[in-house]
Amino acid sequence: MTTKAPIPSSKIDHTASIAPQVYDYLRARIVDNRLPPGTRISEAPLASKLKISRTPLRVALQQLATEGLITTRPQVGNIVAEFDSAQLLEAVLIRAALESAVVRRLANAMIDLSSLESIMAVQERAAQLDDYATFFIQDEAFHAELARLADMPRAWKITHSIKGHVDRQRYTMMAGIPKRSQRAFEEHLRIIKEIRSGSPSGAASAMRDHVNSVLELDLQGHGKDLPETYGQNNS
Amino acid sequence: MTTKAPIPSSKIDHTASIAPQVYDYLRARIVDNRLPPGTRISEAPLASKLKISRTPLRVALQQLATEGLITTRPQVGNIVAEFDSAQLLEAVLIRAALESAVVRRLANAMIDLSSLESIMAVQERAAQLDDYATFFIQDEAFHAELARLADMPRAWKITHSIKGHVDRQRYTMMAGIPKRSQRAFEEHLRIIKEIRSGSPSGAASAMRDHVNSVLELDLQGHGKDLPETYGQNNS
DNA sequence: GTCGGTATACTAGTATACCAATTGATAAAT
DNA sequence: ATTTATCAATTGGTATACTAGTATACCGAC
Repeated sequence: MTTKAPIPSSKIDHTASIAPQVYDYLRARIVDNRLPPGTRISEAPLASKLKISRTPLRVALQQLATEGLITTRPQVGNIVAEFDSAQLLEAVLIRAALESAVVRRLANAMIDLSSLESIMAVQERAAQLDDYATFFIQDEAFHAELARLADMPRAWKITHSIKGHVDRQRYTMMAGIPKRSQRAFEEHLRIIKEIRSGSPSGAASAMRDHVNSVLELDLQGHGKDLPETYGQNNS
Repeated sequence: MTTKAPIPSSKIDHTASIAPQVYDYLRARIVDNRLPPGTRISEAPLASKLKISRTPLRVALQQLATEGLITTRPQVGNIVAEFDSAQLLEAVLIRAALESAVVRRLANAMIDLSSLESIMAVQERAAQLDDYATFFIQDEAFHAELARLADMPRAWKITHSIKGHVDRQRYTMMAGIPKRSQRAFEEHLRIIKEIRSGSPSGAASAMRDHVNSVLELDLQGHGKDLPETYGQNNS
């Protein structure tokens, strides 16, 4: 980082497609709790803040709504969804079901997993340093690559879309839990080992345990820092 | 049916929310092959045909695109997706994974299934008459009710959204296969039995077999009746 | 103090008109 | 026959306006 990062005049690249950028923008802020549950996201103020029109913003909001990260109430507003333990449990169940199917398929077909090695190398370093932020990104890459190898792109799309709830939970919990990434790294190793040994049920079981581990976290202490609102109050 | 059905002047009820109606309208026509693969769906002509604006129509199209029933190519058009055996296989795998998790949960918790009885009664009649159209609707109700009982609404939403591919396949295949609904009815009975006996793995297995049965159908003979286009050609 | 009505402001859904950028096909030129 | 120029069609996005629910604060009657 010798050169300064380009200063985004409005965070939105108007030469690329806008809606996906806005989706990423909002999803990141919901997941990391900068937009805590209950926050209202009004279209007109946010559109003018981002210097875009309501149209692409609405596309992003509809996506977030189908994923359950916000709820859109007509004539009322878009509200960031509350933490909901039932919803979280269902998300974990769904993720476990889908990703178990993915690794089951990989184990059955004895797919070559060598493309995972570079990801695992970075993970190992991040785990040793307890660098959870880096590990978080590589964890996403790990699971995406598994789905890609299994030739199940749709399963990954669904997993990603439902992961929002899990990630938000994890984000508020992860702070202060040491060795968390180390453990996740070992779980990844176990999943790979089971796949390589050609054991579908073993791989599925390893994946289930891995996905379920987020449920062990306490359901208290929701982060309450850095609230940020779009609407009549803030701008 | 003593009174004539109300003649819809434009098929769209302008007193209700428009986008979901258009979604249902298009989905039904894609699934039953009135809009066969490759058909172009242009926004402007269809909007004027339905006497609505592009705005809600685009919402419906985006939904169909995320479900993979159409592909939207910017500056080209919306095209009804081709049949794709790999995509169908993945859809079945995903459905099997999700619905297995649902019945597993029901069996574990020994949930009361009495609310299924009225659905099963109608199914039995439809199966005896080999009335596949009615059975099709009740099949949907059956699976939806299972998810509802398991308290997994999101799993059902995902299942429904991915079911489009499966349903389309089924629709083009079902004609000329007698006793098909009879067999599906018996599979439903087996699923219920396994759940009631408190066997999660048995219920999951029964559901997997049930969902997989669509793959037994031949992958030839795509229906070629009643094409219908929106765009420059038709109107 | 409580209940009921009212005025007001805010919001998403929809409609309409328009422009930009790009694609694909057609026509023209070589 | 092949390349090039032209043109129509299409989605993505902008801008604006209107509609009809909804929330909220206020006021008055009792």
